[in-house]
Amino acid sequence: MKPIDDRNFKEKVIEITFSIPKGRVTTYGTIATLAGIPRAARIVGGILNSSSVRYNLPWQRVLNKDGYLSIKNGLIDSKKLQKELLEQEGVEVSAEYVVDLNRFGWYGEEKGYER
DNA sequence: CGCGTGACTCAGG
DNA sequence: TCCTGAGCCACGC
Repeated sequence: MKPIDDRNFKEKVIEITFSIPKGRVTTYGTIATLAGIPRAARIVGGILNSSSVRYNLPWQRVLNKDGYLSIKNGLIDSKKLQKELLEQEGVEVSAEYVVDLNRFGWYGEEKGYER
């Protein structure tokens, strides 16, 4: 397997985010794990926060571990937008902004990461 | 170049 | 069962 460089963590996160299949979602923790730092879920959030727009990432497919859209909706209507985007892809989002990870969760299997 | 902060997670009370 | 605290470390100012 490929060695993990902290320097490339951001790059990994971006790559993985792009790798999320349409109609599926994943969690910050999963991305962090796939990127090589299991407990860097927060960092993933920070990266998406600053890079999602820049790199045009499908950040809407990234949720917290409970399947909840933990994005801050204070600055913009991101949460609402995220719900809309996910529904367009066929992902069911409840009125409480929660996705059933049991059905839509993706953990990098099809990508060959497998932890 | 140093410090504060966070779109998270887990463990303990 | 719900709430609180601490750990994680890259990014931005």
